[in-house]
Amino acid sequence: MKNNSVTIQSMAQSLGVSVTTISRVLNGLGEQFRISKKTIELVTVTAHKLNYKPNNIAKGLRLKKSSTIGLIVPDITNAWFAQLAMGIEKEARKHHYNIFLCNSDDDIKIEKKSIALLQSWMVDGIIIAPIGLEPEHLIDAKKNGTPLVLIDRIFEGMDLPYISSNDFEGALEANQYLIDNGHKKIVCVQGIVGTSPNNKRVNGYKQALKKNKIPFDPSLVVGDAFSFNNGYNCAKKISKNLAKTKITAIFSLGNQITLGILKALKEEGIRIPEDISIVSFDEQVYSDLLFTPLSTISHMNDNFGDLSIQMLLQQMGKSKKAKPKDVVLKSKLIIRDSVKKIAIL
Amino acid sequence: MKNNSVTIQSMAQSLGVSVTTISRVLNGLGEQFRISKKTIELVTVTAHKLNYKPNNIAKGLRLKKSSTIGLIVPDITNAWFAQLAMGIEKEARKHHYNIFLCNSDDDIKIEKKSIALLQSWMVDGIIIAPIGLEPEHLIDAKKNGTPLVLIDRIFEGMDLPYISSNDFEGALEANQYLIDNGHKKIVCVQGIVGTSPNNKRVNGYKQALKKNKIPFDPSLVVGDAFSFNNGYNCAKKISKNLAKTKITAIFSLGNQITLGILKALKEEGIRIPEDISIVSFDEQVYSDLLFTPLSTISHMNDNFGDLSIQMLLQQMGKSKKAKPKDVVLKSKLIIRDSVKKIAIL
DNA sequence: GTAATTAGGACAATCGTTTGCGCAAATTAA
DNA sequence: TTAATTTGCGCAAACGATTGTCCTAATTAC
Repeated sequence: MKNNSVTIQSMAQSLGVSVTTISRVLNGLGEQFRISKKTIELVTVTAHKLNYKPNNIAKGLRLKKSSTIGLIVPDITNAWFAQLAMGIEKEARKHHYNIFLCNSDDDIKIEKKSIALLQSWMVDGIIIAPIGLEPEHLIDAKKNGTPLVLIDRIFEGMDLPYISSNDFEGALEANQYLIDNGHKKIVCVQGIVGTSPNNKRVNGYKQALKKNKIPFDPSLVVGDAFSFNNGYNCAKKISKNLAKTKITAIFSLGNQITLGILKALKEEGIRIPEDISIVSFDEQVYSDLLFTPLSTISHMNDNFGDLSIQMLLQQMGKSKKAKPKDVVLKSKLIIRDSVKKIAIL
Repeated sequence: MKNNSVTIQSMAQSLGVSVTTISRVLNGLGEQFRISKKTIELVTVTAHKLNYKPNNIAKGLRLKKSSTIGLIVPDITNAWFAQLAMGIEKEARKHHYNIFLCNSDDDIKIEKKSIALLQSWMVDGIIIAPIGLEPEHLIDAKKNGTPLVLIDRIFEGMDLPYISSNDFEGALEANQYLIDNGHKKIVCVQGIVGTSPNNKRVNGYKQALKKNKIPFDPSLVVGDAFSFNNGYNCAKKISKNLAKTKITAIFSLGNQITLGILKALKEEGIRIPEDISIVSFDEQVYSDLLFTPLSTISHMNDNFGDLSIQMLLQQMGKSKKAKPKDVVLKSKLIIRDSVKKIAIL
């Protein structure tokens, strides 16, 4: 009825044994410390009966660790990150770790605060999909002794272990596909400029152009956020000038961007792929079910959770396996109906 | 370089003042306890310089609270819950609370474990969208002194404060709309049977039939989970027998169910709304962009975060406002193109 | 019968904060 | 000059668990 306050000490009192004994029994160290069967039985049973729950805070203080992992993502409503979070959480649970989730909202201040917070909670490690523009605070965190794993948005050559996707190849393949279908005027709607996935995807785009001897036009790279609104705004502009610019295809760098683009195109009465073609990063459950089934680059992988936890464990010296090795996961182009084959002049 | 171990004590040592003083200064109680300006200055500055971070675990132990709120949702990859989580997190941050997120995966065992875990972390409160079939463990948690707020899936008359949507009216309105368009054979693809949203939505469906003197046919209520697969499987069966059953419309109880339905219908070559009409619970960003723009019942509300935190604060006696009062948020029917007006015989 | 060993468990320090109480020096009052 | 205040801060006990060390009684060895 009242605040459940059954502690190891209150039990010790009523049972007439020491807290030491109880602690040991409850941690399965009974035999090792030669506690008699009777006592073990007694303690276990009453702990159960009284519904004893160890106070993790006290435990954490003594042990200077928390059996907890911090996870920071820019936006949990972005389906890609939600899937990621889910995978990580499931895997963490397997190893008896729990997840402290933070949304950074793509705001570097919040990201920094979140890291500080997680550290003050003595998390055993942090998995983060950072904003990705500044690495300093991450390097600091690592120096402070917090095991760290970067996901998706990474920094290379900075001793910050990471898991990413092969954004470059993904983009290259997608744009080659567009080009193979006769597209030369391809607009690239990008996300946060300067972040690694963005850089690499844009580079893949450029590389595809180069390989096919299509001159690169900087004005065809537009946008500045992985958001619906960014996609929407860019697509609105594109729509207005379609006649002039002769753009025939859009390469979108993220699922939320794409939804914004689709919305705008729909409003403007521009058909896909008749009037404009589109390929988008991030496969989604509904990609297939949109008004035009979307060709996408899928780069979600069930292994994200597994791998990131493994990399953390390695840093904590808790895994048999070798030291953290950065990993780059493969992406895959899924072809549907959003690209039109146009006549090659 | 090494593990950041600047504590209040290490600072006390090097500054030649007591830990008490430091603690007070850092908590803004300097003036109140007549610490001199000089000392206050000294402490604040060095704390900053040394990048001191309070150990929340120690703090939590002493204070028997953690400034942390637990959030349990069935599935964070369900966009509805992701939005919910986002809203709650943002609101929590405003009040200097942090969120401990758990996925129950609609598994009652995990749900129970998560509650125990959160309690052992001394969370100051729990916001939960429970499986919704058993209330006992929730009642226990509340008795144990943990402030609790139920979201979406609720239990009435059990002293468990809740925030829900007016599922009944939403369903009623949606089905009335279908009926108004001439539909009489409406199949209802439901989620987890026995949960409050499911019950109420089904009841709304029945009520609409009743009001319009359409006999209720139990065999038209199918399915058993708020999942893609459930929708998919149900829709497959529906498709096979469409000629026989003369079903003209589907009422889907959740966004993931709906995606499954759409997938199956697409595979079977059944057109919406020409061959079958559909109305679905849960508005999504992409509802408008599907191969047939979907008529939905929107019941997401920006106030979920605000309200749930408020209700928690009230229970903790930290809010000026009155005692927790259950709230039911309005839903809204959004009409698009997924319902065909059929001739009334 | 005595010494050595083993069985069974307790003491007390520790983790880093917070906080009720107390206390000396400095200042003011009378 | 002495007493009363005020200023400025410190002591030490919590909070609940873990763990290295130590201790007593019972058993075994010889």
